[in-house]
This record gives sequence, C-alpha cells and structure tokens, in this order.
Amino acid sequence: MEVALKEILLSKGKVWLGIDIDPSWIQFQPTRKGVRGDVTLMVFPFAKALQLPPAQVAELIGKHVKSEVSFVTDFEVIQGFLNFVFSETLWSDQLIAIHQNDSFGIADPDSKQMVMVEYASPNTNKPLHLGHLRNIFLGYAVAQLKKAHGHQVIKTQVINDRGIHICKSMLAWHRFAPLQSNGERETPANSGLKGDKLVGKYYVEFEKYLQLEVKEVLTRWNTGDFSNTSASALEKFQELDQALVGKEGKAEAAILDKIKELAKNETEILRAAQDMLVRWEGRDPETYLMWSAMNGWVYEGFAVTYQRMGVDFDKLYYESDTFLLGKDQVMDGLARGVFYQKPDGSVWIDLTPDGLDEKLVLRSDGTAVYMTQDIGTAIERFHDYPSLSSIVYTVGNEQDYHFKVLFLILDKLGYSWAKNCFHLSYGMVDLPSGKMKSREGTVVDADDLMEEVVNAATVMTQERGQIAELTEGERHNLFESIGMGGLKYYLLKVDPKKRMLFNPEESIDLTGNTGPFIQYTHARINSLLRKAGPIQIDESALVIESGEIELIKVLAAFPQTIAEAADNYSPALLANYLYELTKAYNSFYQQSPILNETNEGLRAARILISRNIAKVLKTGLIILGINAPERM
RNA sequence: GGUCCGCUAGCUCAGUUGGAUAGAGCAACUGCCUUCUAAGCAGUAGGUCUCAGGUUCGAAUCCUGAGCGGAUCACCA
Repeated sequence: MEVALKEILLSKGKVWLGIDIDPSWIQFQPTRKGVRGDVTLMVFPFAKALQLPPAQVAELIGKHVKSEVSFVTDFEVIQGFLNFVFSETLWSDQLIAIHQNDSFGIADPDSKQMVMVEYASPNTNKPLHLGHLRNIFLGYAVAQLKKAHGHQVIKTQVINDRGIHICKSMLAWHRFAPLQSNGERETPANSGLKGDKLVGKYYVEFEKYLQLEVKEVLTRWNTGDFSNTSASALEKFQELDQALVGKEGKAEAAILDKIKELAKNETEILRAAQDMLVRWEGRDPETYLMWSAMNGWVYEGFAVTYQRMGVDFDKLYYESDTFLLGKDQVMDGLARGVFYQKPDGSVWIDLTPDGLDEKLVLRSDGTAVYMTQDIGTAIERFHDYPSLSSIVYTVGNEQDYHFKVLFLILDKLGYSWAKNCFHLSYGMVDLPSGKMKSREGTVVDADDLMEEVVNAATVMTQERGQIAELTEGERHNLFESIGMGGLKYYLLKVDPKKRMLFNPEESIDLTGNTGPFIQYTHARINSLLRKAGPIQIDESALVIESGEIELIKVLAAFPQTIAEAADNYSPALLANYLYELTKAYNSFYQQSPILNETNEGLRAARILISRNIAKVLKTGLIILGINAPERM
C-alpha cells in the first residue's frame, strides 16, 4: 500500500502542490497506537520545501489522496502527521491472501545465493557449556533464517581437535586414570561416563596437577633454587623480579601473573604435554591411537548433546585436517608481496596502513598458527562449494580483531568473496555471580542445564498442562519441547552482539516474555481450532472490525520481519516479533469471543485470524529451532 | 596506552531509513476463571534514555568530548 501511495504522490504531487516531489520526502511509518489511521505520512519535508505550515500541507495532500486513491477512505491531520485510514476490504483481502499462502513469510527456496554458516567450534578436551549454547542456538537460528529468506545454506562447524589442550587431557588420562582389573583404563564403555565428560575430567586433573607443580617451582625460585630451570626463564624471572620492586595493586598482580606463566613452562608436566604434541605431529603411532580414541569418545558425547539441542551440521571441518592448508596460501602471498619474511623465517603481514598491527601468519619454524589455518580453511570452503557466496562465522566477540584481520588478509590475497564474509560476533554470557570461569568451577555445563530446564518444565506441565489425552511418549516430547523452547528463547531473545546475563531462575520461567508463553498461545489456538472443526469460510462475507485490523496488521509484518532478521543476522528480531504477535492475540482473545461469537461473518473472520496467527507462530518458532506443540 | 563494543524503570531487556505521550517482562500492589486452555488478561506504581556540548522543524537514535564497564592488541587457539 505504501508503495502505491508513493507512486501516486510522485506522479501527481506536482499537480497537487505545484513543485517537483523529491522521493526522499516521502517517509511513511505505521500510525501510532491510540491514533486513528493505518499509515502516517511525514509532511515536514513537504512543508519545508513549500514554506507552508505542516498542517496546511497535510490537509492539501490528504484531500487529494482521499479523492483519488480507492483504498484510502479517510485521513486525519495531527500536527505534522498525515494519517491515512484504509478501507476494511483492504484488510480482509490481506487476511485472505495470508490464509491462502501456506508458506507465508517464507521466500522461494534457493532464490538467493548460497551461504555457509559456521557455528559451534568446540575444543575436544572439554564438554560444552552455556557459552556454546548461545553460540549454537544463535548460529542454527541464523542458518534457518537465511534459509527462510531464500538462501541455500550449508551448516558447518570447525572442530578444534588438535593442539596442546587435547594433549593435556591425553597425558592426564594416561598418567592418572586408574588401571582396572582387566588391564584397561577408564573409558566411557567401562565407566558409563559420557565421553566428553570423561575427557574433560582428565583435563581438569591436568590443570590441578599443573597448579601444584607451578607452586613448587615458585617456591624453589623464591628460595633461590634454579635447578631444572632453563637459562632464558631464569633471565626473564630476574627481570620480572626486579620490576616488582615498588609495585602495588594491579601492577603487582600483573607481574606476578607473568611470573606464574613463566613457571608454568618450567613444569615437568607441561613439558611432557608439549613433547606429546610433537610426537602427535610426527604421527607417533601410540600417541595417534590414543588421540583418535579419546576424540572419538568426545564426538560420541557431543552427538548426544547436539541431538538434545536439536541442531545438526551439513559438513564438518577438523582442524587436524585443515591446520596445514593455509601454508601454501601464505607462501603464495609471500611470493606476490602481500606478506613479508623476517630474518628468523617467520612470515608477517603489515596492516599498519589499514590502522591495524603487524600480524604473524606463519611461525619461524614453519608451523601454522590460528590465522594460517583460517586463511586455508576459508579458501578450501570456496573450493568445496563453488557457488558459495559468503561465510558467516558465529564466534564470540573476543575475536573481533581476529576476524577483522582475517577478512582483510583474504581481501589482500585477491579473493573477491572476502567482503561478503561476516563475523557474527556475539557477547559473552554472564552469570549473576559474574563471569564464567573454568578455573573457579563456575562454568554451567550444557547437559546439566538442559536437564534442569526440562525437569522444571516437566513439573510445571504436569501441574497445569492439558495432557490427559497424551501418551507417555508424547508427554516426554512435550516436556522436552517446553523446557528446551524456554532455554532457546531465553538465549535468542537478546540482541546477539550484546553481552547478556543468564539468570537460572528466569531461564526456567514459563510466564511473561518466554518461549513457553508463545508455545502456550499456539497450543491454545489449536485447541480452539479443534473445537471449531472443519469450517467453510465464505470469504466475501467476512466482517472485520478495528480489533481484527490490528491483528491483521501485525500478521502482515511477518515477511518483512523475516527479511530484516535474516539481513541483520538477528534471531532476536524474530523472537521479539513473535512475542508482540502473541501479546496482541492474547489481549484480543481475552476480550472477544471467537467460537461463541454470534455474528457469522465476524466469527469466521476471527477463526481465520486465529488460524493464521497459529501458522505464523509455528513457522517463526521452528525457524528459531523451537518446537510448537499442538497442545500443552 | 592504541583499537573495538556496551550504558534505557529496582532487575533483565525491546526500541534498525531521526518522528507524535520512550515500551515489555520480572519483582510490588489491585482486579478477572459457571463462556472458546488463567503458562492468560486488565489496571496501579516505577524514567534527567550515564553526563556535557553540537547538528535540526524534531535526538534514546546522528556528530564531538568526558565518565563507567567489558573485550582485544601472543611464534595460544
């Protein structure tokens, strides 16, 4: 409608007002709540150009539009705002159009370019935690949004399966896991422990032991015993020890931290882990076997977690496969002068002209760093999918700088797709007690949390739910859908780029702005529709009043919301829209009879609206990765 | 210190081409189940949109500066 009005203003404006109309003057917005009208035209730009009072200009435009545009039945002028009132048939036509479109809001599949969405880049030494949940739900929802918006989507993850962290778990398991009577060490099979939990347990063991050893080293150093200490460490220690003199508070703590770091590298157990990494890179059979076995346990554990989360991937990338990929690209870039080499052999890129720093892209010993690997992986992906147009990286905002540099390097290497790549940067999840810290044991485990929210949903649903007709299995699914729905919505409703607070009590709440609130409304509408039975709707006899129009307006905004949420990589926009729609419907539902309405045309219109609101709620929830139960 | 991000009600958050009286939820208080699912609805109370300037018909929104909080600036990933 706005498009039509704009065209008329552009074509007739000169005749009506006597001057050429600049398209930028034409600014529409939905008419404010509580004011009569459907769409508002800003008249200030016109008034300014005409040198006339806004009210007078508004009156002039309004009169012409009313007489020449069929669907505008009236207009009203308030201050500098010109509010148009649309005809009722316009709204009933709109409702019918929505009703007839089963995939309302969803763009034609594959009508847009192919995008790859990367989310969940777990390390294989620890179980998943709350931070991963935000990452994964967010990435999955963005993938779904892109799909709904017409893109072909490849969901992927990079698994950080190599490096010192996994060697730590391996070493600790090898040293500390008790030998059982049959000669085996602890495994998921013989202990019943989930694979990722088992490996994580030994990672913690490693860290504990490391801390003990660090303490010993520090004690030795403080008493002047430097046996077993490398010459370079001794030198640095003396330097730092000198620097301590006269320092207090923060400055002192910073130096003490550095000394601690130094001591870490002088511990036997860390050196053993480093040796193990070297052996792994040398494909030492025993090490490699242990590595693949323990990673296998972790993958089995992750699979269970992912399944409960309801997410999946189309393609997996393993760092152990990709960590060397970037080296050729770096050597190639070096030859072309994009990079430069220092005397020690390390390769760098100078980004100071772009306002950034110099960045290492290859170590002096020729091994790959994080950046090398990411360069290689990105290029590999465009080889794997020749029609790919961009990659979305769902990674925490602590890596903003890394991705800025990565995209810049890819651009300098001459890849035109680099400018299409996007870092979906999300904020950290804080707890009421502050930041999650693994060292302090304040990390919220993903499996534990999911169990908790589903338990809470189970209790509440058994108490209040309409579940008498459901089988045992259906109930189980329902509890799962409500608990997980609440958790997902809780994490998705907040603007992704913002840091957010995770309040455990609120996360299991089922009232207010929550997932279950929306699910409940959807289920209630379905109950209503079941009672209504099959109905014949006489489209020409629909009766639409102001309350109905309000709901149709919100419904009609759905496609636009999908588009915006997809373009902005923000499931939060969709989540908030669904909440608005739910609130609007509930308010209507409480004050207007639907099945009990005696006016046939009105009853039909209300049923039609209810049905289509349920349809939109379900479509939207599924995009967010949330189930929409038929009854609850 | 350089760079980037954030700051809106007691708490958690919406507020995206600058637009009318800044909105929700939670917590507090008051009502509404003998009509379609009360996980709901209606209402009361709660605001110097961190601060100071600027741009203009109009600023929570754009610009500049300051304050507070966070991230980042590794031959870690």
